[in-house]
Amino acid sequence: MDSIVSLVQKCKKAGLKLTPQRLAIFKTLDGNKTHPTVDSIYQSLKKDFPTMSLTTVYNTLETLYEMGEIIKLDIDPDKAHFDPDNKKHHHFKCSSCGKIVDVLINFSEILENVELQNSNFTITDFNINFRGICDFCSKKN
Amino acid sequence: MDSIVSLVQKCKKAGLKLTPQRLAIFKTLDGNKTHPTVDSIYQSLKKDFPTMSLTTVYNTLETLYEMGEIIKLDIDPDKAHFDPDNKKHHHFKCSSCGKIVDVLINFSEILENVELQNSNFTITDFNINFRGICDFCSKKN
DNA sequence: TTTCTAATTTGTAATGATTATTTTATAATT
DNA sequence: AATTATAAAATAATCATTACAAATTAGAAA
Ligand SMILES: [Mn+2]
Ligand SMILES: [Mn+2]
Ligand SMILES: [Zn+2]
Ligand SMILES: [Zn+2]
Repeated sequence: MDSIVSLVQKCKKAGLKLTPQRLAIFKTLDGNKTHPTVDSIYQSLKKDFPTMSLTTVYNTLETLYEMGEIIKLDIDPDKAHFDPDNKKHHHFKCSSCGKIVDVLINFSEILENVELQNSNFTITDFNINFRGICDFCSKKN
Repeated sequence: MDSIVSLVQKCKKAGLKLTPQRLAIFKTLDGNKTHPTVDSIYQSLKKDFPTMSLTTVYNTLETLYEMGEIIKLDIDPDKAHFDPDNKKHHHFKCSSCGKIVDVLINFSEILENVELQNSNFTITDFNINFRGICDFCSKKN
């Protein structure tokens, strides 16, 4: 996701209103490494915004997603997790505590391999989901 | 997934009853390359089994999943797709028609790379989800 | 500053996949 | 054939997500 100031510019250009709710969601996402869900963002905001609606969080995240500002993860089949980091990277989910962390290794050569050997479809994107036990959980046992 | 005969043996050993419904679901899965959903299996079976229950399909697939006989895909956030092929492979989903096809290239070296550079978690499994346009859809346009 | 209006927020209802529960039926054993 | 533990079926409950309609408001224009 862009910086808040750039994002504000983009919104103005796109005719999107800069509501307090939107700005609050932008700020919550900015630099957020926790891969939050709709509900976790909603919960964290309704302290400061008692009238905040879950629908607004859904709508704002969908808008940011369509703008390409944030990523939607498919690593958790139960609910969507969002990521303000839209640079190419992958994820690891701990089977024990459910935490999702970044895997920053570059696998761009994967695309080339697949494109070479599968000329029958055009790949536009890919993501890798890793699973296992995180550091914290393995130390507990 | 094992062959039907081996699967029948495993069930007997595990004390699982061989009901007509289960056998029908086994047969539907056997060699199935379509990555079916619970509902698609249910729809295809209720012709021959008018009393077939959606719950039975859910239960049987869950049982097979826990036995390690089938895989659950996370490539479609809307619903679970199942795969009787439990050999390591990956998937491609067409953004246009939604079809899910196999990507059979071996990426085992990925695990090694990640393990080397991320000693802070233990990876037990990973999968790659590719997206793009399939052969059929690209020829249509 | 005030007015206007399209965009947004909010509250609520609807949807759809999945899970839970309860009752009825049956596979497998004796 | 009788018994019993397991499974099937029907139904209800849950939960994330989407749809909708009414109330609000950011931003532009007067
Ligand atoms: Mn991330
Ligand atoms: Mn497959
Ligand atoms: Zn953990
Ligand atoms: Zn296609």
